[in-house]
Amino acid sequence: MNDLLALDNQICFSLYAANRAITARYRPLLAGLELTYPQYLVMLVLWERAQAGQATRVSDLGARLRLDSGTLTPLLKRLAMRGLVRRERSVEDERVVTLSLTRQGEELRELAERVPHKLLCGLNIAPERLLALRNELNALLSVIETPAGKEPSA
Amino acid sequence: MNDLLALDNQICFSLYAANRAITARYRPLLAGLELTYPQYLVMLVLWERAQAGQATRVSDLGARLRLDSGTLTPLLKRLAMRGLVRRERSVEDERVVTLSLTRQGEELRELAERVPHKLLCGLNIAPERLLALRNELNALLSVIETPAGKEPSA
DNA sequence: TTGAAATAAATTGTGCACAATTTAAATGTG
DNA sequence: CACATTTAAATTGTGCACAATTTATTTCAA
Repeated sequence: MNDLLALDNQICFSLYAANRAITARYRPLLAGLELTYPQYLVMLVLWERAQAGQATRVSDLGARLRLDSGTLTPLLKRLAMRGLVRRERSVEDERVVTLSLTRQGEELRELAERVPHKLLCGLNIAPERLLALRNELNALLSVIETPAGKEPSA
Repeated sequence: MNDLLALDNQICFSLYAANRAITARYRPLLAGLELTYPQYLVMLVLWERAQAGQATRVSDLGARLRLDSGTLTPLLKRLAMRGLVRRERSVEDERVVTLSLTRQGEELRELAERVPHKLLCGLNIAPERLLALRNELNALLSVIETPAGKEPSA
């Protein structure tokens, strides 16, 4: 029987295992920055937006990373406690919390710059292949996130 | 600058986001079985091995799913509490815990059989494309898990 | 055979994810 | 204005992941 239920036939398991394996590869590199992997992703967004001169609210982070305040609030508190990030209630709208980088948070970027290269070096896989995989994953992601019934805008 | 640090350029983020998005798609389907996604993966292995007449130890599960006892022990206790799984100390080697399915655990398989098909239907993506993606992910996984310096056996 | 080393699970502690609820502020409507 | 609705973040509670340690058992060697 062409067993749909077999572990090996489930795309889900490949994704699950590959994601954890990649994360495990990042871990020792990020240990040097004293960042967890999700913290690293948050910092990436903050660095990117700061460079573009954009202010960042908790909900902006959430939209970019697909995470809610239940995940982000405690994570951001930890980053703030470490002195990397400032969390301030917006003056125009008291519901909003605005995030900004401290000097220390900005400076950490320089260390972080070396992480992607180090990761690639340790991976022994053709970069084009990774790029292709990334594109496929992004395509899958956009299909998943498109509400059912929606055709791709022609 | 060809910014290696940009979120969009990080394979890691695509994997992270795609994995969570797929998991989120499984969640409502698995809710009918009252299983979480990792519990579902554990049951897949147990069903598979039971069918092959193989006994399963906690460490077998761990090797297959790349999870350690810190994750598996509490998860298995929950499955046992629900009456799906039996956990028994092996008689030959008291260090080992052997897992087996209860009648109820075996029966749950029938409900689970429908999950993969339902998932695919809701996904609106060509199955061949998913297959190709799965193969790429498995290749990536095996590269990551191959200790550095090892050439693929020629 | 006794004690050291190895092995299998369990335990402890931290940090995500995510559902569900709560709190507080802003917006919209009669 | 008053009050229902919406919105943004925080809070609460559950269940993974995973590092580090512990406990119990087995194996191996002197």
